[in-house]
Amino acid sequence: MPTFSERVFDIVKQIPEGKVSTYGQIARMMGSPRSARYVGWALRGNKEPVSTPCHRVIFKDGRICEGYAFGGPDVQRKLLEDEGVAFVDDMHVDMESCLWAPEADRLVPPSDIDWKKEMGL
DNA sequence: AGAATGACGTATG
DNA sequence: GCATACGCCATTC
Repeated sequence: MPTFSERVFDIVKQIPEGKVSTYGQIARMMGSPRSARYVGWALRGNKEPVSTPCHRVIFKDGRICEGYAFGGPDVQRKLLEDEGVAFVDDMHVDMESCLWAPEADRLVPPSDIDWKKEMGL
């Protein structure tokens, strides 16, 4: 039975070239809107290399993880550029145009705590 | 089995 | 508006 990480990889592998996704979004696709951290954690301990283009997974701010990329910060940026991803800055991806927003991305209230309060509190 | 940790995100001070 | 705190859920020690 696949683990949490496996599920993360499965989603990341679905990201088409020239598109990027954020940890938070992937987390939402897994049904855990608040587990964005663990998406990154999963990639960190990736059990399946190459198949998992971690360079397409970025922060919600559009920034890439410099010190944790497979090769290096410049490599990651160049890779994304090569795939057609636009950059608004040397370290920020143009999410407006390159953000991978599949239908699976179900919209959840930005204020998850508010949602939590509505639910049980 | 319990504690610690971990590529984020959001709220609050 | 920037800095800090906390919460998330699963994995590992």
